[in-house]
Amino acid sequence: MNTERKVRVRFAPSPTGPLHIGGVRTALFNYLFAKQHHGEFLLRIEDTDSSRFVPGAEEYIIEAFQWLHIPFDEGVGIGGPHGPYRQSERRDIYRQYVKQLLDSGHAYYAFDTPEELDAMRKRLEESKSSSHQYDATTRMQMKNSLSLPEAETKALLEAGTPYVVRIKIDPGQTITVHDMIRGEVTVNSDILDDKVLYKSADDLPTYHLANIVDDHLMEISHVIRGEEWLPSAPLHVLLYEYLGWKDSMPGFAHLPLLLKPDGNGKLSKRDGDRLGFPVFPLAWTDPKTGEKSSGYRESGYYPEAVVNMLAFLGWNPGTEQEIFSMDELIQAFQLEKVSKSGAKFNLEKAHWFNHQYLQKQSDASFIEILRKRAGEAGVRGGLTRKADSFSDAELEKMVGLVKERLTFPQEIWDQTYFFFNAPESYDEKVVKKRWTEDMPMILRQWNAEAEKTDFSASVLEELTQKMIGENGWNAGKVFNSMRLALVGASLGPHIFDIMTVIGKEETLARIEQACQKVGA
RNA sequence: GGCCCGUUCGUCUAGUUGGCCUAGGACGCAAGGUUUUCAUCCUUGAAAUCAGGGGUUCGAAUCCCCUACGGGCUACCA
Repeated sequence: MNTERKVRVRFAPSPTGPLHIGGVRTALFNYLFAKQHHGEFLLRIEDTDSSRFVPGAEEYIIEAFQWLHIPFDEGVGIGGPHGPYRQSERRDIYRQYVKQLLDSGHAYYAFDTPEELDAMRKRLEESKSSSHQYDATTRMQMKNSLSLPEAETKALLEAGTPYVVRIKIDPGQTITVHDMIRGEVTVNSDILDDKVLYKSADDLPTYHLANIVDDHLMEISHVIRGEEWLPSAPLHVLLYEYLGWKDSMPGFAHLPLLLKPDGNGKLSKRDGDRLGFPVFPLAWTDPKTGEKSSGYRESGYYPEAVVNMLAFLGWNPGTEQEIFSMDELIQAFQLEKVSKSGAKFNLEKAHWFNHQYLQKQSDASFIEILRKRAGEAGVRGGLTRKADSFSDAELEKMVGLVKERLTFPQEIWDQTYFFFNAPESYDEKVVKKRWTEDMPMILRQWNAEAEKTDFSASVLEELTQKMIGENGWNAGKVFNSMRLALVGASLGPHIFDIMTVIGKEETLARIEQACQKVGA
């Protein structure tokens, strides 16, 4: 683990479905670490469990990172000098290392059927035996190349009997894992079991072997992964040792888990559905069940906001800055500053991050979505202004008036619909509180005067104040009744801003309409 | 059950070489202000006896031990 080594890290998901947001954070931390050290970031697909393969998952993963602007330097979809990067295409490579382990006595063949294994576990659990696993204390009672006569093993192999290759853990060893986040973690090899490294049925290794072989061959310098892997880290250290690669073993860092917002435990897909927030970067439809899951992208989150939010789940720069661009994150990120305890996902904070990033967007960037939403929502009959009757400049002005209220871009319609549609009904409470009998008279008088102006916000404001003063009207009632006439409810930007956007004709018409509909 | 990891405001966390911590920031919450609407925004505030208990020390959130609680792992899954 010399520090001179070129930094090369990998993200190695299994294509078993959509990528969980926790996985995204793991990838992000890998990426930040790599880029800070001017290193490389690889994508490797760990599809050694053919039974769990889900079509489309790999494409989903690649698309998710494209959306998030987290590019890979090497790997599936990109290529590179250490390919193939899909483990199912690396069978030939793994075979030779299985053989090496077998030849050096660090592994052995096992022929136990699933039923026999179940029976063993049951037996051991019932007995007072301290060990409940396939290990040094039990392997001689099982059906394997250690317990069977050599000739019988050979015969079984020649007969094509399905088998697995298990690692032969030497008991009584102290194994130390140097974790960059947690420090030294030491365990005794007695607690490790003889894990399956290879299964003949599909001619593939299990995760443990494939992982070590690939990391070695792909010259991975640091393994940054979730905490759920910490218990198997000693096994991996042992594997590096048994394969003779101890000197080039990568550094390890085990990230704290992402926890569900309520209660405890790992954040899962179910929690998202239950609490109403996405657990996946992109929406996903399960190809088998047809079940749909929401995604951050489709929910209106900005990728920069998701990245920023995720970076702050389990990490903190130690300063008071919270809004970070990707480049700033790369500069500031420190693996040593990653916290050790799990982080609960906080939806409110996620919203806040999105709100911050939305404010940075240009007003013009909302014009398209506004036209689209206005078109979809339809424009009602009567007094209206169709979306295409507004110029881009007018729509941009409209956006400028309401942007600060938005957390998600799609909310823009809720804040602008009244520009397009005259009210069809008027909020009863406001009518009762503000609309006095003389209001139609007052507003018609105002209409007559306003018609003569250039209808700029400042002129309208001045005119209104002047009329209120001269006639002794109740300012609050007049202003709020005007709003009622324009919007139909007690919401929206300043009324004179609304008037200038919808224009003189529409404004006067809406006010006249309210005088008729609400009456005296 | 066994093994491993963890434990500072409701939440994310600062605090890392013990003293400047009467524990700081952010989200959320409350109040006030701005906005003659609503929201935004601004200000202020409540909010952690640093899981509990023992040590070590002149002095501990920071070091050690024990306990409790939480989590992870314990598959021919990753």
